[in-house]
Amino acid sequence: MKKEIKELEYLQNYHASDYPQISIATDIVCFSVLEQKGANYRKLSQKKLSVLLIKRGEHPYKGQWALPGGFLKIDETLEETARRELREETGVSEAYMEQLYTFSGLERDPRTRVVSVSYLALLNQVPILEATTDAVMARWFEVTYRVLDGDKRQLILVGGDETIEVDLENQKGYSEQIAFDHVSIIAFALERLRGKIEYTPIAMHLLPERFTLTSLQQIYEAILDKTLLVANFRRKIKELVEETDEYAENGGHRPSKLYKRRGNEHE
Amino acid sequence: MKKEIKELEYLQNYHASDYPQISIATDIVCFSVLEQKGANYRKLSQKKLSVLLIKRGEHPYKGQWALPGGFLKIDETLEETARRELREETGVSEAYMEQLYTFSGLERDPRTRVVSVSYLALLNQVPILEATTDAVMARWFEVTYRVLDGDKRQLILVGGDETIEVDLENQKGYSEQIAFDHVSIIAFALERLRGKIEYTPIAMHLLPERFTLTSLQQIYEAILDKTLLVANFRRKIKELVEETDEYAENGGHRPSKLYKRRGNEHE
DNA sequence: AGAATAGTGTCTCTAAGACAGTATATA
DNA sequence: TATATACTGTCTTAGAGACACTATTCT
Repeated sequence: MKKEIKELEYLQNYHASDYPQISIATDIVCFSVLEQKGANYRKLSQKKLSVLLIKRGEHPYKGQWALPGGFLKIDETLEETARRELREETGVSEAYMEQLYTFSGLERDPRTRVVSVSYLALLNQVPILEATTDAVMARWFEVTYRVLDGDKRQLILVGGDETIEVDLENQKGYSEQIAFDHVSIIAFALERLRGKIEYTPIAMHLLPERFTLTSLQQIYEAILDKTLLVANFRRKIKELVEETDEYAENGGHRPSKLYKRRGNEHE
Repeated sequence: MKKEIKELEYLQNYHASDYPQISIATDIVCFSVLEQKGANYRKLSQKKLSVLLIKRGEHPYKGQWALPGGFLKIDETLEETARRELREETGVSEAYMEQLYTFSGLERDPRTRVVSVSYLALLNQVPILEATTDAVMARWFEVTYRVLDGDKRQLILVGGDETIEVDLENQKGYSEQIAFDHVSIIAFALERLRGKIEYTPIAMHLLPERFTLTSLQQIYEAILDKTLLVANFRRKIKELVEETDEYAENGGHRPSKLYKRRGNEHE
């Protein structure tokens, strides 16, 4: 007669450490929009999509730029880990966040086996990167991502005095200046963002609550890396936004109406 | 003078077990298409989207139905784990596979903290589920998934003599017959499949290399849970397929031309 | 008036939906 | 000839692209 093991008894006999150790980390691709002032005060500022990178102070890849991130703790969900790491390393505490993809290549991390769950984070304002708790160096890099003919993909990052240019071939991107497989992760995030911008209001997470349609269009143009026709753009996003009775006080020309995201009264 | 630690030295001093233990598993949502013979031999067979479930022989959730899956081994990528588990538990060795989402809720698994990376698998034929190596019980369940007005979502699984009906509310689905959070994962997979079918050739992974346009349409109808107009369907998928000079030998009516997927010569 | 941005009207082109119709096998 | 499926032509509708045009503010 076979003895039936009760569930409680089973659980007491189960030891997680019977399985070999693999670590889980999150990496956060945090985007925001940096403004480039116009030539004179009557010109509008240009917007550049930018990604937040951290200069690694420790091995491995010491001295190279990496995505903010860190290891999953036993009492956190992955999204909680991502939010905590972003806050600890950059001081950023409010962000739209969505999971991207889980990378599990055997040679991702020279320390040990690390599976990384990547997250996309979008900020509606650019935070000041001065007093971060870990005293690590964080910097915004303007991103240019182009898919050339064939399936050649090119990623260019410009921040401070540094310009980092990487060609991604066959899903792999390697750069001496970027740590781990983070080039691939940044490219993955950009492709997700480009895809979702076409059929969701995701881009509005990069703007404050009230915004002009021109600034929204500039965000789309920065993400898609192409110019759009004003009339067509407005027709397309009409359903996603709601007019307010406020106006932006621009200088030297007709002021523009402020809009808000439609249907976020309950948020 | 600060002492610089060399990378090699650092790696030798690094011990993964300093971090608390969290396990990583994969869960595979494996779809195929089951045929329902027509009323007589001149009638076409109907197709039903079906998902593969395993009856759990061990705690936790002993006796309930669960997705095939298992723990990541130290020398495997996640996709390798998914393929191995699917093979071990069901004998299925060839399948299209793509990563879905990583679930990390704290209470997912009563044993210990388990983060699960879910995969979508599509089979181009229905395998016989007899001689699986683990002698576990596997069964195909016909899937019906409906998004009702509001955001109510309903999942119905029919397999053998069992009918399992679950209402998914607020992203959570609970059923006494389905283990873990696997109802949510199945729903997630169905939504991904419905989304991707509109703009990718993903549905062709559910058919053999040569197929009729009618059978392809039946697959679309099974996945989308609605009927499509023949002429419009053919216009839409025209670019995705390529005519061959072969014909299907149907019975009792005009035979249909066989098609193949366009541009998979190099696969 | 000139500069600069804000905002609209409408023609065209293309993809999707609806539906009627024709074609070709076998019983 | 009847049944069953295979396949096509075309009218209509909805959305996207191109582009010309008007409106408003400040210097």
